[in-house]
Amino acid sequence: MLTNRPEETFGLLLADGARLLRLRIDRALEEAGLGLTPGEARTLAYVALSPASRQTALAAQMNVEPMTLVAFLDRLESRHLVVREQDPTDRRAKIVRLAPEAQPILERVHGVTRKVQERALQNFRPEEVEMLQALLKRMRANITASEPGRGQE
Amino acid sequence: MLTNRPEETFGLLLADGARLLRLRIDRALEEAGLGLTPGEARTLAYVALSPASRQTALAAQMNVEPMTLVAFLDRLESRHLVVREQDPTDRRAKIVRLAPEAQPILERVHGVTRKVQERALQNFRPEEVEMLQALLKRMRANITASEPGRGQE
DNA sequence: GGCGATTAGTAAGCATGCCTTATTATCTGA
DNA sequence: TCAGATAATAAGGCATGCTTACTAATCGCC
Repeated sequence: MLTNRPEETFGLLLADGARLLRLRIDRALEEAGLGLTPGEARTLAYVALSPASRQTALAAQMNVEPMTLVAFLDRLESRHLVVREQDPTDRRAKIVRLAPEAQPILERVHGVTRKVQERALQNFRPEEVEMLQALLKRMRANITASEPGRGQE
Repeated sequence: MLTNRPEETFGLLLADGARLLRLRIDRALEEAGLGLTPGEARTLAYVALSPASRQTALAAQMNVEPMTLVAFLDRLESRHLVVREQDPTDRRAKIVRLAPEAQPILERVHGVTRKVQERALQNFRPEEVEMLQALLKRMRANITASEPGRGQE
């Protein structure tokens, strides 16, 4: 008896998988010499996906606190990869846009993440990749849905 | 055209899934009031899985640097959840064992991670859970294998 | 019009995880 | 016996993401 109950294996699997994947993406981005941290790259990708969003909306979409996003945007802006414009309809709000210079960077980010993905899913058949993708998507939906206020009550 | 190419969706899915899962486990452990950080909990689980291992072996199994493990063990030891004994066959090495007091804590950690898992996989059928588990396991194997330098060989 | 409540963004500071580089003690093998 | 490898550790660094608190602007409502 090795204390090898399935639950514990699955919990570790989740935690390890999550951790390792993060690490690989992190390292791959670093090796790419883009000067982007994973969070910055992720932010860039989301800005590209939802152009002309407000910061609050972007943060909600990314599932991070607004404050966390501010830090990413600060760094991206100082690299001239995004622009913050004032929302003409609300002077408190800002609209985030991709800077033109960001386009090639974005392509390279995609290249990097694609490579990580390929390595992680090396011997998977295409339908297995799709299956994994579908399951993960459902899992993410469950996770984000199960958090009401964030602190919850 | 929403720049909605599949690659980028999958990359974000991987990154987001990894991040969110980590966060949930983190928060669940904190709410449980065990006074354990995720890393500590993970370490505890691994010590239980491979009792009487050396630190180096444990670190390799956990896929962290030895130095990272030292920090976790320091904290676990100061809480009397693990014990470090000298390896009788090598005075440099130490054998890590679970302290008797750790057993109930470990059970509660399992409870917490099981709950996170249940919430994340809410509407999954049992065979889907198994499928996900199998795919993740293969992915983890790919990831750890693809690291030449330190990931063991 | 004006006052309170809410909202957008931000400042500051903290904990965690994980790494890297370097140090000390010990072991091993030629 | 002595060089080189190995086990654990010390010290320090960076990124992530959070929380709490503050400012400015807007909205709701009388």
